[in-house]
Amino acid sequence: MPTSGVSKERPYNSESIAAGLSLAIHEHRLAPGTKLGEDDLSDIYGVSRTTVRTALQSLSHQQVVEIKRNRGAFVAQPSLTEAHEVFEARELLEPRTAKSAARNATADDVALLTDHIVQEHAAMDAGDRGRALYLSGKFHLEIARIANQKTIADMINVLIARSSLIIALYWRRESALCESHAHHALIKSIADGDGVLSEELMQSHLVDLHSALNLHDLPAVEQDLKTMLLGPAQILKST
Amino acid sequence: MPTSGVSKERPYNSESIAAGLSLAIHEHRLAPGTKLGEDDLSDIYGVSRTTVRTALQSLSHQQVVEIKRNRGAFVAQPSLTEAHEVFEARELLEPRTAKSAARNATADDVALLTDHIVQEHAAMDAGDRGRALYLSGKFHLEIARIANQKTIADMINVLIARSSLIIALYWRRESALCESHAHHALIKSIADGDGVLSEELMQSHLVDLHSALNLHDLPAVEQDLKTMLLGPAQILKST
DNA sequence: GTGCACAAAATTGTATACAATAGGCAATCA
DNA sequence: TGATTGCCTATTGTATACAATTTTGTGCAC
Repeated sequence: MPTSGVSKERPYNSESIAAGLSLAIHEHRLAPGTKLGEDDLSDIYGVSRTTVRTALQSLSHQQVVEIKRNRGAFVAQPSLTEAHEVFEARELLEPRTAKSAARNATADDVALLTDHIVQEHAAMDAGDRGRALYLSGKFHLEIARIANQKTIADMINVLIARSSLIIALYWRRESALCESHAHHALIKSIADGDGVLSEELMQSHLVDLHSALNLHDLPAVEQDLKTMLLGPAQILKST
Repeated sequence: MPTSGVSKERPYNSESIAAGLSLAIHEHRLAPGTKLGEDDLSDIYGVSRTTVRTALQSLSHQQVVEIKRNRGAFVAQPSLTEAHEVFEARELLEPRTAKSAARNATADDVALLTDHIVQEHAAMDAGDRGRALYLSGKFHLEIARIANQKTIADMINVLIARSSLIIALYWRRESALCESHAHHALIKSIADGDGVLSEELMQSHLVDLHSALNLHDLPAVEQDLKTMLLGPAQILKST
């Protein structure tokens, strides 16, 4: 019998486990670098290791989990380089997608986007920063869905998940509320069907996010220990 | 004992199996829709179903294999919509990536690209159309690598794999040699470090490929049967 | 006291056995 | 004759058992 199942008789499968882990990572309940032991997870969810492994492999393909051979699975820790790459990729994909979205959006779509913002504010007011961040990501994903580009939406989904990890590691700004304004402006331009403006707003929003990261002065956590302790100058001698 | 192992005592793992299947799909040795039974594959490679499953799941995340619950794995059959989406995504990603590549490329990089073309021609001369197609895809991937954008390169890699399936299903043009010229021109612009030209050439190359597909007059195989038999007008009545 | 080597424990990788589910086929009834 | 329903078979989904590998702890030699 499971020692500590999350829910008594709920039939968890690999998909729901992957979704649960993914959500926890999005919401910053699981920090980058956290070990995700197969035995631990199979106890928690009350399923076999096989099922857990399937879920972990799925997440590793989205690069939110890193599987090290014979070492196990860990919540990914994107490097500085990867952080830049992720936002550069988003800057290639999302502005043009926002443009398409503005040209496709129905009244229902706009209502849905607005609802996202409302929920995000509610989460923020409730002090649930993690959930607010998750909803903020969903907002971006929703735009790709409105643009009717499933393939691009899938890619953006992965990039958003990785962005959440990047934010956990490298976020600098204290107030995350600055985003709200950008999202509001985006909704308006989409509601107006102004594709060109939507594209511009999304572009500058992403640049804004990108520049709100500590991507220059902070060597993060996982830089080589040698570098952290001795400094770059010493390294040159030792090699 | 394995009834028909590909190689006598070779230790296949899930990665090499996934790579082998992926290559076979790239090279059009496996047609879209082909059933990939777990038992068959475990016999062929001489490993257990567990290992095969891992490989198939990996490929399904790249959307080159479709796993239907309790039905099994099949080589994916991208729909017309997906086909458009894949090329639209490539048109977002690759031109700007080519621009970066042109600004990063070393002499070695250019040599590598040239070598790709040489190999591609060799495969074509040997009548190995599938391999030529595979190498042609690798050429695009190499450009993303030169641009030093691993994240984008991964996404392009997936899109190229799906493109191969799309070409298998919807290719119209007889001579695929037209591509060679485009690739040659691209190499030259990259060697010259002309980012703007590289971006333009890549863009028009992709538009060219996109328009070389039978994406309009052919309703493919899998449109809803009802639509095919009754026509859209009848549908409105019946709902 | 330090460094290395060996051994034990823990964790993942792989194989096999069992359970569940979808599709096909035949029998039955209208 | 046609459709519908129930069973059957084939195939996948899940759990468990075993093997391999890495890590960590201990002891011995220097």
